[in-house]
Amino acid sequence: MSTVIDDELWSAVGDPIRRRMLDLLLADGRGTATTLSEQLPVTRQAVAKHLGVLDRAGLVHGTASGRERIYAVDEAQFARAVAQLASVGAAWDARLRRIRTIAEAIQRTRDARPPTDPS
Amino acid sequence: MSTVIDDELWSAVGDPIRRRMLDLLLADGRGTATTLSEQLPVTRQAVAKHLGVLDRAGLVHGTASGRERIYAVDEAQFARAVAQLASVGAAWDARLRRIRTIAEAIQRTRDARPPTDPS
DNA sequence: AGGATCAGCAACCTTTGGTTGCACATCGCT
DNA sequence: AGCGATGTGCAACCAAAGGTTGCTGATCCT
Repeated sequence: MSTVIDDELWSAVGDPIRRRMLDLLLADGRGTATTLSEQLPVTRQAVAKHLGVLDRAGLVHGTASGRERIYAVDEAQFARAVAQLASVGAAWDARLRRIRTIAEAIQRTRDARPPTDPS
Repeated sequence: MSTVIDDELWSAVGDPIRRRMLDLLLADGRGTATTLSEQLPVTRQAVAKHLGVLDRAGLVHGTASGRERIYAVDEAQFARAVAQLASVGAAWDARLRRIRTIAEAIQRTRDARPPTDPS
């Protein structure tokens, strides 16, 4: 159920700095490596590398404008990404629920049949 | 909204091998480093390290049994984790929806007021 | 007892996230 | 036009994480 494409997405979103970057870009609409780094605990260059990762994952898109490069969230791609993450979460949730159902069934069986006490 | 605890969770779940390990453990109920490595493209030692990460994150729990160490998903913790992931996803989703609403409002404004054509 | 199997180090390599330092382009102001 | 200020990109370097091989030690099984 998990594809190779998912891997790039999860690893992009798995980094705490990159998650905060996405939050900032969503809140402000856009940002540059410099403006983002001012609101983050890492240097401008680190942010630039992260922007590269997010760009390659398709989550953001950068546009050159004069001497600065402005990044913004690619809404369509990001929406697709959120949906994929949600679907994995839903799959796990379903799996958990199934396990619990089985556990309850076993419990009921155990209740119906008294324990084999070695007497 | 994102806490330090979340960071450990996301990075634990951000690794593709660790996600597949969780899938396998959920499917089979339990597993050892050896049995898991047989179903994964990495060595037993790599799997052991990943199990350590998942253990420290509280997602799985290992029990010594004879010469083998059996791991299983900690259902309660894992359920909590899935819920946290879902809540972040929901927050992003809400943010996206709000942005789209604003975009539509601007679009309506633009429709109502004809473009300022430089004639 | 003794071979087979499983886990746990330890050393080493590569990739990734992070830093500093520097060179280059663009903006803005006199 | 000239020049400092600002923003970017590239390279070298460092530390941590993911991965490997090799070995040792414990347990199982016949």
